[in-house]
Amino acid sequence: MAETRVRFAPSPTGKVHIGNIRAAIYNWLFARHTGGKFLLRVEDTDLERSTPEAIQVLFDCMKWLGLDYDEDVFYQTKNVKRHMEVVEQLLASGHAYKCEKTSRDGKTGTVVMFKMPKEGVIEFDDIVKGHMAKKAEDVQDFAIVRSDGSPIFHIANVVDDIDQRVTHIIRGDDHVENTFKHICIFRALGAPVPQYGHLSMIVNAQGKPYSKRDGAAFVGEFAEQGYLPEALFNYLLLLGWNPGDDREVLTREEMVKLFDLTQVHVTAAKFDLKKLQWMNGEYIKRLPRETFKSELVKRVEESGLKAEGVDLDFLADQLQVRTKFLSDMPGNCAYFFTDDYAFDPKAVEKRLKKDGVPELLEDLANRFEKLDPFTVESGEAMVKELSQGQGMGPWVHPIRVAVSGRMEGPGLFEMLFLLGKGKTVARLRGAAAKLRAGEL
RNA sequence: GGCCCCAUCGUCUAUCGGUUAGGACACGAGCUUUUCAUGCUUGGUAGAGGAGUUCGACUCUCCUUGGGGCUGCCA
Repeated sequence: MAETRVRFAPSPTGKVHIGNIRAAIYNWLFARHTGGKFLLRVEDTDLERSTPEAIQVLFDCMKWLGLDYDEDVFYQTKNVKRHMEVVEQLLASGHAYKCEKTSRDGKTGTVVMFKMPKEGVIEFDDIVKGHMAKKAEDVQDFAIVRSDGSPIFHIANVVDDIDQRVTHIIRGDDHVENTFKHICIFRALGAPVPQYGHLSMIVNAQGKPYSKRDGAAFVGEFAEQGYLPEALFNYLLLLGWNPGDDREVLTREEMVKLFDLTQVHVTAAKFDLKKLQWMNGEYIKRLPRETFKSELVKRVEESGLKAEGVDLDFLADQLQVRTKFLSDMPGNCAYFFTDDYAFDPKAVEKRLKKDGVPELLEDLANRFEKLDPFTVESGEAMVKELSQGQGMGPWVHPIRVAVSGRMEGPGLFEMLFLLGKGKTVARLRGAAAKLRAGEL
């Protein structure tokens, strides 16, 4: 079998929709699985929207997701001459004709129409949807050149696919009806008809195409919200395909090895943000600690704080299992790097606004001050003794809020150890003072 | 309206004529525990409806219902 050649052919609009990028993912996987070529074609005929910036957004998305492509990028606008040559050819062979037409918006002019066969059945075997058939009489002739002389999608798309020697067209379900038309163009041109595979749409809870009204719908938004590209990639892949067993979190190598277009689902899939979030957590947990640590450092420093003064390796260990989004940092750990940390009002209300708490905190400050050595174990032993086996809650909760301002975080004694004796004692006293002064 | 396609837990799905219909997310309970997580154990929830074919249908066929796509001088 000849080398497979597939393409991702988006029109750059400045944003890349998740449904679109899923098509890119499936194309990429198909190419890598079959050892073929994955081509990128930029359908930039809409000059208004296809700005250099919009095209750059597209490149950035693909790079972010690790969708590397083969050969040079193919720009549709650079092939317009060819499109028009082919139109002349179709006109000459009688497969197309000129026609006066009035468009929806009331403009009248001469367009070139493609002449559909009037009888017979157009059929093809879709790799994902199976056998598809349609009576030729049910497909109308359609315009391929506008009255201003510019080629229309149908002809440009087919000619480009011929020129790029595309063997398999893997695209969205919304193109199914076009396929019956395009097949006729290929035939009229005497070109081999590629294999088709139409992917179902990603829909919202109501079953309608997933749009920005339903939440993040563009790749860039997921990146901004702290999703890992690997998690988005994996999740999108699972929306319509599975390896045939219970594995869900797959390495890129496994995906390439196992991906099978014929097993892709025909039905539309609802986008489930909760599962994506879970997937993201899975990928964060699997991150090498060094990688997680450098993300931690990067995000802390970007927030204007210095990532120093604590054992970063130990902190990274503590944080990694409880971080769902990298963007949760440094918000969830800033108190390690500044003494000017914020107090969560709800935490203060629940844990500190009680009689005797300032006294308790001061007493604890004194006890921690004398603690030597100051370790996770010694701190815990000390509080355990105070609690006399009745549960450490009454001590642990106020301490946590006093030194971090929050109700959640690493294990308390790990937290205190990371802060060190000096800060622990100072913060306990500081919180007590603020309470007495009514500042909290 | 016409044409095309689809239909298993709330969601993503396994099953490709014979299963106590399995897994994951979400949700509930429990264990661990100083919080939040993680981890482990555990619970409930599914074949749209109706005809066939068959010894036997979630699985094959047809109808109904429901959903989606297309029906542009957009792509």
